Amino acid sequence: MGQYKFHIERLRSSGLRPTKQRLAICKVLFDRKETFHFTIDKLKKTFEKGTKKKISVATLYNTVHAFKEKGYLKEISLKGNQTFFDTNTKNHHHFYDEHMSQLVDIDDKNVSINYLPKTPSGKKIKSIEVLVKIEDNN
Amino acid sequence: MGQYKFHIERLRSSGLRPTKQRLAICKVLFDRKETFHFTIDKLKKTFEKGTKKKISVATLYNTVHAFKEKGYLKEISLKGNQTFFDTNTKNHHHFYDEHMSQLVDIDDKNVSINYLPKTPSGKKIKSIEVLVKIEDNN
DNA sequence: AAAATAGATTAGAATCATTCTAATGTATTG
DNA sequence: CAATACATTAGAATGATTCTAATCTATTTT
Repeated sequence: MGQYKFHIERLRSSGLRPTKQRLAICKVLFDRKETFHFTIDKLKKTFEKGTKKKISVATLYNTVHAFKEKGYLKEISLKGNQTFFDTNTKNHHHFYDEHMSQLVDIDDKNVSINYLPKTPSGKKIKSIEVLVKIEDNN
Repeated sequence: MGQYKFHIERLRSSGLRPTKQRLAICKVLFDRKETFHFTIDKLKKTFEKGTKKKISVATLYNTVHAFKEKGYLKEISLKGNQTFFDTNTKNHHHFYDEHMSQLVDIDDKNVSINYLPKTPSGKKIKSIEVLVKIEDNN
């Protein structure tokens, strides 16, 4: 092991200690080309399969939430009983196939909303998320 | 009791038996002027407070899901560990104050989306949901 | 119209997702 | 190189949701 440089740096610079659990999780989440959409359960299964040393689910929760606080991950608004996270932290939207529990990113630039009613008084807009639910043709 | 006519009719016409549990739930959910946004827990508390005869949480789940299947309720796509339901079943969108767990409907007519990327191949659009997250000013 | 059968409904118990907290680890200070 | 303070981990507790055996209701049979 030695190619964790980037992850170690990033963790340190945001005040998180680069423990072996966190580095293992970083590797799974961020060392990939494509955006990764996952649930804690999916992440857990990855560790179970890989015969990687056991990590407690509680640690997966702690770490994923810490990464979210630090802005490495985004939580996605979906119904259902599993919380989804996304390694794409830019403003963006999603296609979602409920049947497949499959998410596809939509770039922010590819969506435009040209009318919205006025925001309730005393409040301001924090973010706008568009979810396009899709299903099989015919 | 005698003004359950409408609920009894509707339940019967969609193949659900008008049991006393279901009628009590209908009363809470539908006998009101405004759209009602709720979680199972909120519904449960309503029954606890009202000293209404006890209904098992499992029955609240069964009933709410049955009502959703029949189109009396809509499930709302939100993150968080409680599932929200809405008595407004028309196509519409939401303002959501995460801090307050407070939802406000936005009429479909008041939102327009004028560009979206092409749908993934083999799939078609089922619905489009816009969630506008809001927070306190300043 | 009572008994038998089939199917729907209810709700306690089981399961699964998430959070809490006591135990452990790591950095810092004297 | 202890001692202290704080961060991290993970088993246990909690809370949300689902499962399924028991109960209820409608329908059929006699």
